[in-house]
Amino acid sequence: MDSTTSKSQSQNLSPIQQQVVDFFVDGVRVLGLPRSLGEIYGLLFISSEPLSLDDLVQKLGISKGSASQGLRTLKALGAVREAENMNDRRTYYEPATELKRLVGGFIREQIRPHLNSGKSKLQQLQETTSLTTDPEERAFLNERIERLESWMKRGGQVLPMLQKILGQ
Amino acid sequence: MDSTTSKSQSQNLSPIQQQVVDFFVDGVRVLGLPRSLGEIYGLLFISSEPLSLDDLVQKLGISKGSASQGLRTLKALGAVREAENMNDRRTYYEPATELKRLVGGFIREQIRPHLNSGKSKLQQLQETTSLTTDPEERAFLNERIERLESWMKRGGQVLPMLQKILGQ
DNA sequence: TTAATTGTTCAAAAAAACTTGAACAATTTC
DNA sequence: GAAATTGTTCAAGTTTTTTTGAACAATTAA
Repeated sequence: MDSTTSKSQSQNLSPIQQQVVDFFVDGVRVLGLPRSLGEIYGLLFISSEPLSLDDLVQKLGISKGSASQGLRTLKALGAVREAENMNDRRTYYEPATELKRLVGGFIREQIRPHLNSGKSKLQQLQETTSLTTDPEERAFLNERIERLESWMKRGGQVLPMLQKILGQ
Repeated sequence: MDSTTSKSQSQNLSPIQQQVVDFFVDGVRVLGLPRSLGEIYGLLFISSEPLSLDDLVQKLGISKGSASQGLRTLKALGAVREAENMNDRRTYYEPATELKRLVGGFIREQIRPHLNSGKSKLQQLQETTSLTTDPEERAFLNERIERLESWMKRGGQVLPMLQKILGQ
């Protein structure tokens, strides 16, 4: 929950590139993703040509490992795709820039799994609660658990709406 | 980005309490908040009577410092309030359980500030971009920055909608 | 087929985030 | 007003998360 962290930057970025990278580093932080994802996506976002893994390593001054893992996660999120028609042995990457797609990927990869595991934990909870003997206590517990269920249900309803709203 | 973390638990909670606490520990993790917040809120949520700081320390087996700071943050988020009519020197806390309120607090405390700082960073970016001499390059940069602006604008529009949708 | 290049993996190192606990301030009780 | 209680603060300690980098696998070039 610290918020005043800052890290010295590589000298290989233009002021604009640096600003955009910082912008995204901040952005991914809010989403609970590692800074390297923000750096990578940010640089791709502000580059007019696709970049290779080595480009990212060089310009951002991050390790090959970070770049490789970061790209993998970004691909999984649908935030980055491989560019076509690069007649070069290596793979080049370009950013997905449609908000809908980005939000969709985030929801799919980061939110949905937790919603689902939450729902199954609630079932567990139901069962445990039913073992409570004291009626007053059980009534209270049931009320609260019902509330949790309603939260989860709402969540499940709101996410698709969100995607719809953000789709153009 | 690990997800299989688990921590041994205090022996002072009933199975139900423990399950609910775990549920919220997981929940706050998704939101990027510290586990202690989940523990505290979770226990309050499943307690039919308000609890004092010392209650939390005892039952959760966390330090006074954690409990104090955790309660402060939860209050700022509007997730917890002080209970009235406790004729006792110490303060007792109870959870806010209206989804609308919880989401509203989270948006206000955790999202809005970033949206705002993002907007001012974008202005900075505008200025830096205007210094670019190459017209092609500048056109590209402007296009991307406009996209960022549209994202931020959408964000600003969606948040109130979200709150509205979740309000009952 | 050997050498060079590209990219992945994962244990160890580093950095970031969180928690602790002891000192302290503020309030209440006796 | 002295002692006890309640709660806060923050430096130091701990835990968790992220990054690094060297070993390796896979592919292509020579």
